[in-house]
Amino acid sequence: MGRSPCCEKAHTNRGAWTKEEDERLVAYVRAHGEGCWRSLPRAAGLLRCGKSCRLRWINYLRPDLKRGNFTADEDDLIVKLHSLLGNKWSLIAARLPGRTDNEIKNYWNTHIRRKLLGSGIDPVTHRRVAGGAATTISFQPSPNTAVAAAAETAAQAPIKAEETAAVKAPRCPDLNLDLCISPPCQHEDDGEEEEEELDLIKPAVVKREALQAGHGHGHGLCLGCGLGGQKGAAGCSCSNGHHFLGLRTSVLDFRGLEMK
DNA sequence: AACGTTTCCAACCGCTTTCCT
DNA sequence: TAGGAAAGCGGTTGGAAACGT
Repeated sequence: MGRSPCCEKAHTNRGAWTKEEDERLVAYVRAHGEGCWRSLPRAAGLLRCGKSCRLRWINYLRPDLKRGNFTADEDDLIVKLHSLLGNKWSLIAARLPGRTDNEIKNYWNTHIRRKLLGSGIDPVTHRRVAGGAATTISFQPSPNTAVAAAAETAAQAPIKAEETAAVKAPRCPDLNLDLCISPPCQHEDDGEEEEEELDLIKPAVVKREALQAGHGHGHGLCLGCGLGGQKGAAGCSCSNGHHFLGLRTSVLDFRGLEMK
């Protein structure tokens, strides 16, 4: 069986894109919109695989991309979302306007992962590694930002048995990544909380129809609601100034939630 | 200045999911 | 409902740039 290749490799360019190729792709997408990636290269006069065109557009040429360094808030949000969603880069990217899954994935692998490891935290489980160096991780100190609020929330999280050795350490305003959120295999006695945590994650993968039917009304779904929160409750950004995962949602634009 | 090493990120690859007939 | 095509996703790689000796 097997599938036919997505493109005829013998007649396609590979490697870095030239300026001319970029211009052709941008011009074509501007004129015809995104989609039909398979037929796009031929239509646009590009000797590229459709996949390659799609990737180039999504990761580099899209006009709404926010390039440049990640902010401390973005760092923090990525860590928190990763602790909830794992390596679901596209879902994480959907919550960081202007950032692509590829960019976030790269950033995670080159910066955040290392920071976490250096702080004695397992970047996969977000738990302290046995004999880990530190109890908290600090991105840029930002006492006046939402990060501080998030850190405060996290610092007040219940302490688990295996952490008791580190309990004596002074509470630090830096972000404590040892979140209480964990995969659905935890203790029996916190069934209720577990349920809530699962509810946090579930809506992140709801179908497009459900999202559109939500109270976003075509203006993008509020992140708090998108992740299962009550409208108007903490975590819902339907009204200004609410928090999501301890971050002021007004800091971030969640239009990305409107997803494909 | 030259060379080796490390870091970073754009791009590729192959698998999975979704859509369509 | 099945099967094929297209799109999407996440892991991995290659090469350029930055850095150290």
